Amino acid sequence: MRTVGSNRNDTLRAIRQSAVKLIYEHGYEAMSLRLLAKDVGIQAGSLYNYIQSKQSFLYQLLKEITEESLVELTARLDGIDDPAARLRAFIAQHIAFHTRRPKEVFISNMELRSLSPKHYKAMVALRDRYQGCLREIIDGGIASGAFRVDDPGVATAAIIAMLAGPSVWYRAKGRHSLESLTEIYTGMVFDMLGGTRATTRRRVLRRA
Amino acid sequence: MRTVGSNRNDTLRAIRQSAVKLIYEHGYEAMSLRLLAKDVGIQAGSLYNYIQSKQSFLYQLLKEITEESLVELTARLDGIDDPAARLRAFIAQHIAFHTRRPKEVFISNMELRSLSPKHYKAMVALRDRYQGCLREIIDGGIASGAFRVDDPGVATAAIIAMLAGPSVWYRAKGRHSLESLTEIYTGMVFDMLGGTRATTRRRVLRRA
DNA sequence: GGGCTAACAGAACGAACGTTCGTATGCCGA
DNA sequence: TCGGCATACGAACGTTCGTTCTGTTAGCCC
Repeated sequence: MRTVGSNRNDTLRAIRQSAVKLIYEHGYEAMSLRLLAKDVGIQAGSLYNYIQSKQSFLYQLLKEITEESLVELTARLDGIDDPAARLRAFIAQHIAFHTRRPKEVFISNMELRSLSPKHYKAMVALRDRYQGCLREIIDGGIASGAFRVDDPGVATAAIIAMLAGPSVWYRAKGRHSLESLTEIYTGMVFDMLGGTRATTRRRVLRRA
Repeated sequence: MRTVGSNRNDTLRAIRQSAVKLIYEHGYEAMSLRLLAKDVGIQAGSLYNYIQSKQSFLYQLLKEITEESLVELTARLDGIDDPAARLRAFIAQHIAFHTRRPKEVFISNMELRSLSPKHYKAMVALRDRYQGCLREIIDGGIASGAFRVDDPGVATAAIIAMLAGPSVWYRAKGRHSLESLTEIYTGMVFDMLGGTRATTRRRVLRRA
């Protein structure tokens, strides 16, 4: 039968939303389709009107999440040339996405292990494109003399890792607003990249 | 029955080792006891000579891992008073443990979700004790004028997060030795904490 | 308002799940 | 050499798994 008010787009969105929550809570392998269906409000068998298999569903989910973060990042960096300004934009975007979509970020990092080898490679390539944006910014800053680091690769990894932290513990009602948190992290990153913090607006303001 | 050469201590160690690997690969909920038993080389039912339940087994496993890291850290910091020296010791210890036991670290971070509320609280308390060590070092350095930060709490979280990175991608045969990697991270951390890098032995060597 | 299709219910499949239990065998002290 | 404890087997319990299939109803078009 067809239940009252049922609609393909709404159901699909509900499935994705519930899946993110349940994979976050139980892990992909341990998320049963019956639990997912119950959370959506349909029967388990009905999920197969929307997914081809549990396995391919995971890939589609992770792929869309990562692609969305990449699209947002690209849009935000567009038109900015100065390495320091690009870095500030990257930091703000990264923290914003990670605090806005913490569960999506979590499962994108954790459940790559559950993908087939082919899908795993595709996801790693996507992630590398994202991290490559930061790497290019750092390399650009080094070339222009704005940054100074021991090892650009390690610095890239370190910055990515530390900026991902707030996705775990940030709460909107917490001690810091998103803006002040971004400022604090921005200051630390610029310090890491060779003490160029003094040339930024922020340091000037603080010293005033 | 009793199989040839079977021994309680050896079997227990094998169970722990296999469990870490399988939880790392599949997640706790998705790791079946039959798969664990097969990896150890015994039957599923025989596991219950060593565990009380799958649930309590997870807690014991995570608890021992975290306690071990805490014991190692405490031993390494023992007798060191200077904040900068204590920080260097913390960084070296953290990176060393995280690269030596990457799977243990991974599951300790990821599978807290699968613990009962009581066990979850106990694990968070343990983790907070560990992170509290870094926090005290930073606070001590601020008090002595060695460090300068915008927010000690955020700085603590940022350092913990960025130092955990290598546990994911570090390979012993890779581009960096553990020592040089530790040096690079040490430099970045000291930069983050107010540009006191110039006062460290490392910076002096580099400038020479 | 009658037919068409999109959307879902619900039963069913064999396999696998955590856990219990009775039984059998290796090992060690006497 | 032999009794007893330590250690593991392997069958069994009821439940749940991913997936397929058939049937039935709601919403839309003419």
